[in-house]
Amino acid sequence: MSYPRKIKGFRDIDANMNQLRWKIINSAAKVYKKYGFEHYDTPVLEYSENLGKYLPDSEELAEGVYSFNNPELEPKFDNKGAEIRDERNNVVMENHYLTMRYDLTAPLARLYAESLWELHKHKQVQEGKTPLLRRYQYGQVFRFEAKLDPGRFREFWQLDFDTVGTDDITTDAEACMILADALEEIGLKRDNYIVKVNNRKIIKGLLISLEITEDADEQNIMRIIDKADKIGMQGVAQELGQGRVDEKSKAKIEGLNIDNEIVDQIMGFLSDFSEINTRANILEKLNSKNIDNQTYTEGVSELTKIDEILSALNFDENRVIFDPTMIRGMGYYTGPIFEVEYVGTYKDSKGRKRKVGSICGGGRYDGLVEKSLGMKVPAVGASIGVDRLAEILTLTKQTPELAQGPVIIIAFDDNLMTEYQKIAYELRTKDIEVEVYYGSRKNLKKQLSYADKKNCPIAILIGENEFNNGVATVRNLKLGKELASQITDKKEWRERVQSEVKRENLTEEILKMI
RNA sequence: GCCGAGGUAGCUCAGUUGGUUAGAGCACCAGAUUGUGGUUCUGGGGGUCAUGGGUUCGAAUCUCAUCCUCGGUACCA
Repeated sequence: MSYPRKIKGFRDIDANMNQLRWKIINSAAKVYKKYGFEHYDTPVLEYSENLGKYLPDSEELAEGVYSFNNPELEPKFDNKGAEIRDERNNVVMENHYLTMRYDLTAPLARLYAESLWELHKHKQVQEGKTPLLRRYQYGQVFRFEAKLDPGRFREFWQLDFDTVGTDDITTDAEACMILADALEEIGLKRDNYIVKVNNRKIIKGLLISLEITEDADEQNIMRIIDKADKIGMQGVAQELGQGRVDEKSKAKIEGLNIDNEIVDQIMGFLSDFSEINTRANILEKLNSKNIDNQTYTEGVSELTKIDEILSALNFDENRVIFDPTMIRGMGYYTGPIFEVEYVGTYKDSKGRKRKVGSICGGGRYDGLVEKSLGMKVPAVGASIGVDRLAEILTLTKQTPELAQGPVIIIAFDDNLMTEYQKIAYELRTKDIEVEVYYGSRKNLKKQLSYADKKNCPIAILIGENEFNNGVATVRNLKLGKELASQITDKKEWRERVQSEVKRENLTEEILKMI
């Protein structure tokens, strides 16, 4: 015997949850296809080195992912793909590190790099002329997080679309449109979501103008700015400077100890955008800044282009806004970044009001494929967090109606099992979903409760009497449910929802009812 | 990781200043209904009070440790 239990952060999904999940996936996929994306899949497990530098033996970087040694011994390769040999010229074997995918973007980069590997080796593809790939993909991704926030799991689904092989900024604008369209197709109302757009080049350009050019500093500063909506502008200023003490938790948070003057400049820049503002106003403000390095200028002109396209297609401020304080966590983004926030709150199981936060994210990552291919390949994409969205739809009671169950054939009499099977098979050839009741408890009440729970539309009752008379009793469970609240007299109710039909007409009658 | 709050039936929880046999609602099972869903009514099963030690005549209740859960905070490629 063992104690049956699940790993923390992993879930079982029942029929209702699956119904909602696949509604989300099918709706979004429909939109992705409309824009010309094709459906790809990649394995759940990858060689760790292909997913980035997150190896289990480098403590810091292994955090947050599931990695382990491959039980299979395989040849060791150098980074050009050649087998490494020892002094006796034998191939060196090792157990490679494997990692469960933590998103769908890194595996895409691997897939794309792999497909170009040989061509690139023989110099048959040139930078700037790499093939175009537009794919969408959905599936589980895995992250190890010690403590889970509400609505977050260690295994969760993402629903990505990416365009690899072009640096045309139009695809970035398109990504925003796709996110908006997909969410509306899923059923979100227009004022329940907002796509937020920023460009990493703008903050980067600002930092360059302040003579902050170290990668680590830049990352740290961006990380703190990203927390603005959580800790407030004052909190950001404190964490950039001397640090702060969180009031609620009394936690001491160390600051970056940046000079006051520079902190003031950064805060001054950000606070200019703190008021909700139109895209045009934000662009105007960005242009008016006295910053003239190339990174900054590029960032602003890219945003300008995105605004042009969005505006021309009537994607207005009620769907897509610019937010110069939005950063996003993933380190591989190099240009425009997107995030979708669910607007509004919900009440959790204890009645507490909660904010939802972001439900989609994405951006341009022009350097990711290069890491494994050794050649620059521009790419942009975004992802819908399926489980988060499902959670929100459930909590705000926007779930689809319970799916209709199968027609149920009540098993009265074991001797009639062959007859039940014949009826079921006959109906199935007409594309009707049918189930013969197999439960061990055969009393009628039990069987009808079972049918009720599965939302069965019709029950077919054939006992010895019916069989001998060549008839079947058919009960309309769907109608019965509707009438249950109106009719109190059981006898009358039964007469309304139940009828006897001839055995040879049964299939025909069921087809009429369903 | 840090701070705080918790752990009592399958689920949600109540349980007085320590005092007989630890309760409720939901769910489950059965009957009222001699083969007929919902509602209603009646009855029934189900708990090593997270685990281990301590205090006490006596512990779900006080105490210590451990484990786990939740909230906040930090981290999040």
